Amino acid sequence: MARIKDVAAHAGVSVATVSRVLNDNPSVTEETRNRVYAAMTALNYRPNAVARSLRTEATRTLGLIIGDILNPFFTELARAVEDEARLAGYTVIIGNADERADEQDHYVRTLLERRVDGLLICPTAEVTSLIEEVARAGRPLVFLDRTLPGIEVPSVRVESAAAIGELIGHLKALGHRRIAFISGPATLSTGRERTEAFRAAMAAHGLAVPPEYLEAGDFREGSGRAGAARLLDLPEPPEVIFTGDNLMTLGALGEIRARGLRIPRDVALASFDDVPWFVHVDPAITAIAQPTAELGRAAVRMILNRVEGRPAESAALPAQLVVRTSCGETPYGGGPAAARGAGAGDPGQGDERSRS
Amino acid sequence: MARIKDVAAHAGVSVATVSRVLNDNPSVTEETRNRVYAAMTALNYRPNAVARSLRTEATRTLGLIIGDILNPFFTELARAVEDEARLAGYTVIIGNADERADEQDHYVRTLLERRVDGLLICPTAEVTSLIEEVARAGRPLVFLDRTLPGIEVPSVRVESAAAIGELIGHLKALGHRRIAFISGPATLSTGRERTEAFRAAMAAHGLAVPPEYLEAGDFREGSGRAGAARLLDLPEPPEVIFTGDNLMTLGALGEIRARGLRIPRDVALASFDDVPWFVHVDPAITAIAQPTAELGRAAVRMILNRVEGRPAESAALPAQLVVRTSCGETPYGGGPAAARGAGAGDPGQGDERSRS
DNA sequence: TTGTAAGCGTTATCAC
DNA sequence: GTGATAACGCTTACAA
Repeated sequence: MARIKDVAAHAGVSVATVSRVLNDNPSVTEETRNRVYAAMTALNYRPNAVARSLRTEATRTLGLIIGDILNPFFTELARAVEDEARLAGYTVIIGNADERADEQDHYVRTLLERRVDGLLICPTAEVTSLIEEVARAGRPLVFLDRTLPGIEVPSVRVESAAAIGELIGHLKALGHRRIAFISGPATLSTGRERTEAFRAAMAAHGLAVPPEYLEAGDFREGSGRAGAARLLDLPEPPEVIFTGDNLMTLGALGEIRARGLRIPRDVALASFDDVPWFVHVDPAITAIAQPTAELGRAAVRMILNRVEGRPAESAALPAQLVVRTSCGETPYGGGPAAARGAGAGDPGQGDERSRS
Repeated sequence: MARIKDVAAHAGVSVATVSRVLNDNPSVTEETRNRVYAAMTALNYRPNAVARSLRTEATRTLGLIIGDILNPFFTELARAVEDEARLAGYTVIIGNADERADEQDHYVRTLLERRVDGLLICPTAEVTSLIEEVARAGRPLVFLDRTLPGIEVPSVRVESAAAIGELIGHLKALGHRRIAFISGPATLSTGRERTEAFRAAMAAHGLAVPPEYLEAGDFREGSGRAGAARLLDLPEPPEVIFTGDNLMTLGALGEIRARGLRIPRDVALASFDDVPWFVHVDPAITAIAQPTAELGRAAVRMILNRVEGRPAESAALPAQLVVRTSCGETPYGGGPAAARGAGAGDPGQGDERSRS
């Protein structure tokens, strides 16, 4: 592999000059510049970013640690982060924590050793001593989607309460009263927030939440399935199951289908977190969409501010209710008090939110 | 940030000794080793992987360039690659080519500059000069999922012909004769292979393929939708639409739903490439599942062989037909002669393939 | 068992 | 406008 020294020799200049050409230093004659370029192509020269980073103390690399790479929410988030970082000339290394604190710490360690310029973390439940240390050391760090109590780090998160309130109002207007929630883990800030918002919205609408209508899930398919099973086995099962994320929705859907129940006639379903295929289940699933891509982009802008020494301010982006047909919104769906004006939209399909 | 020199000073030893401790060199006394460890924790020392890589000429990093990060097939692939690489102590940098040759080349360049130890590429259509150069230079490189004609590089791919043959047999046994295919791009090896296998299987079963039953798609949702639209507009539309990948299935499904058609009564649907939510559409979609995770793991083993100087042999892993209900497999599905018996299983759900 | 010192491929300072 | 050269933080002969 050709080195800068080879290029210099081939072009009949010093390594310093080649370096200047590489870094677009204006104080190089057009003529020598061209000679150097010629030498580079002749030798198939690729600058060694490792050596450069050692010298400049910058890697132009960002580390991103996500909760679960098989969750489409995080995939979309990663894509947005990657796109925005690329625009700014940065590469992203993605670490999949698989919702485990030890895996998360493993990635924090490798990313730190690799000297990434900034760290974007969707933190798992625990406040590990490593995370504390990193935050205390003041290294460029931004929390994404989730936050950690007692740790002072700028963050970008989703403001979910308003949309959840809207959903409960929507359900109540449809005639539903018995609404159950399969929550995310209380150890995660997002889990806590959604549960709190659900409770508050129910109270605000004068609806009761018996304890057995609050199922504790863990943001994974299995818990959605198990939670739905327990709810459906109740002497008085809920009219609506509201799930706390898209994977638990997948699980709940599986359980409902396995029992041969019909949505929304036998039980209605609503989901926090929207994914593209929700439109294609029959009936299409009413969901709360998160501003996922914007979340990722905002986080990159924030971490780059930190990296480049500018201040960074935490932000919360609003989620949005997307009404479809899984809660008895249309007469065809077979909801409890369904009555619907004519010519109102395309029932089978729901909307098509654009997902860039 | 503490350097090895600081640790050495703090422990009262030379940097060489600290380095030996870092690299588990056995020729260090238990006693000094402990002193060094103590110094490391006291100083919160993190070895600088950049400096280490410069010296050792190895980064313990693999580059993976995928076709489209929003396609669940590639996500699952990436996850498997990451898991297997991690087991071997490697980090993976994922580049999303977005099915564009220039993006792909961009990532090849950055990954080369970052001196990754090996490169895993799902190549886009074009044989770019950069890819040719890399292959010619003999750098550790493995093609994943797709191959490039005329380029001698070890590869791991899916053997799809057998499963496609099986699907056509299955459809014929169900009484279908007019079967259309929405293909992937002929510029991609996977696109060509699936189309070829489809043609061969149809011929083998004595079924005709009129040219208008072969829609040219591009492995993205839009082309699936457009292709389905053209097929359904035909004077004699097909009985079955077979789509060449999961995103085109999403598109076709959207078009079918938008027209208010019922599956499989009005038109049957089968998909090459299976994703978890296919089980939850009603009816569940009959699909050909790819050994995605194994594909990723095999590719990592292969590239590590190349990296460590061992020979690597190309491999092809078989895809597998997963029969569900979108092709009229059950009378309940609303096939031509729909009539439903009591208590017969769980039609809405189809099977649940385990996806590790 | 431990230390000294050269060198990895850059960038940047200082001369010229 | 260009060149010599020290330095970045490590690893690894080679010496002691």
